[in-house]
Amino acid sequence: MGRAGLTADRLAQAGAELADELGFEQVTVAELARRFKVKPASLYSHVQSSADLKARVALVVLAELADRASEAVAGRSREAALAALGNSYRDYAHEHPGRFAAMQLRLDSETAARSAGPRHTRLMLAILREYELSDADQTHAVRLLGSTFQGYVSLELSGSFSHSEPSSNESWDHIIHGLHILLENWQVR
Amino acid sequence: MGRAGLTADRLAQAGAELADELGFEQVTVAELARRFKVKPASLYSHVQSSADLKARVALVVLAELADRASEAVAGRSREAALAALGNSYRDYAHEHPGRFAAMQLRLDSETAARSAGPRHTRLMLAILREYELSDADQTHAVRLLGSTFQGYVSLELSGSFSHSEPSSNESWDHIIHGLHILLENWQVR
DNA sequence: GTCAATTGCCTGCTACCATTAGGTTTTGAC
DNA sequence: GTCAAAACCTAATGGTAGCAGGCAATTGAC
Repeated sequence: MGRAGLTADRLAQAGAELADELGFEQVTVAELARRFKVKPASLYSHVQSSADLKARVALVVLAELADRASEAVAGRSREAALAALGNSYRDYAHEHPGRFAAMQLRLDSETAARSAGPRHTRLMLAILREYELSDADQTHAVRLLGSTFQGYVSLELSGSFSHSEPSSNESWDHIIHGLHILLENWQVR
Repeated sequence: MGRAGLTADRLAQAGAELADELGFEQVTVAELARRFKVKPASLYSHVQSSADLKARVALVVLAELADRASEAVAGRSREAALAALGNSYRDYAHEHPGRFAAMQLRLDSETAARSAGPRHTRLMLAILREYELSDADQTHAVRLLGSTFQGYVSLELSGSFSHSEPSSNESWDHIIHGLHILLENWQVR
């Protein structure tokens, strides 16, 4: 019988696609095994557990998004960079809601450290350097940006903004601009 | 045989407590049945499905939080009101992480409309009225505040802020103040 | 107080998922 | 070709969701 050619990476990759198709909750050992026309038990040579599988999907997604974000930000500065970063985050979530859900998974701290999370942070810091904040304020600002982006997109995807005017796109643009203004005046406070 | 006195409300209430004890993912028909010393099938006279049960827990939590928030905000204005609102949200999440997780559940739009969500919105609007924004800007601002609060708390609870200086409390205060400044200057842009 | 209707909960069943242990086949290195 | 490692399978356990149908306790009408 031919082999499916399973590896941890291919499983994580397929898990990410499965997440976008059926939702992240449906990323299950059994479903993934079906996709590879293989028995569930076979996956356990490559992946420790269902939790491990989901964590690997999250890592794939984080890395993917970090790639897109650095591309988007390259060559831009200040508000343009901020908008590019925010948009890359938001666009990715809209294109890949399942992957975005995977990103929300709580990783234990060592896994988180080995993830692309720190890359996201460094990218934000690079943008913030142009706003001339103190070191402490840079950290505050990273946390503000991260919170707002992640919160906005997750509320938007859950439909919170879809039943009222004006459009979510409009709010998003205003918010990005508002954050820019806030960063410009941060130290003056 | 004595009856357990099951009702949908008591199940939702118990589900909320269960969420804080074991995590929202552990809020399961089977576990809840164990708590009431009853067979799982018995719950289905009061609750349609496992998903229905979880949605009811989310509704309980949203209402609970709306109560706390309006109490906290009462009698305060502008930055003090903003801080009170944000803190009530954040404190609640810290005290009740399981309940907070329940709140993230995606409700279908009719359920969301019957939830306490609109009350949260009205409360924010009441605070924003003091900042003299246009109607459209009020909506943008509600979305900004909601996003930032929800994003900050959820990143904080997932541990994202616990491995770097300065402390998360400090960032939180700076961010609240920053949002206040931003609102004050919103129209001047 | 008696009886019928309703409600509350149970038994029993089906089906799916996660996981482990141990066996068999395939593949590649030599 | 041999052989060891890797890839995959069979089989079995135990947990969760959910449905159908039944008996018994409670309630309300009289």
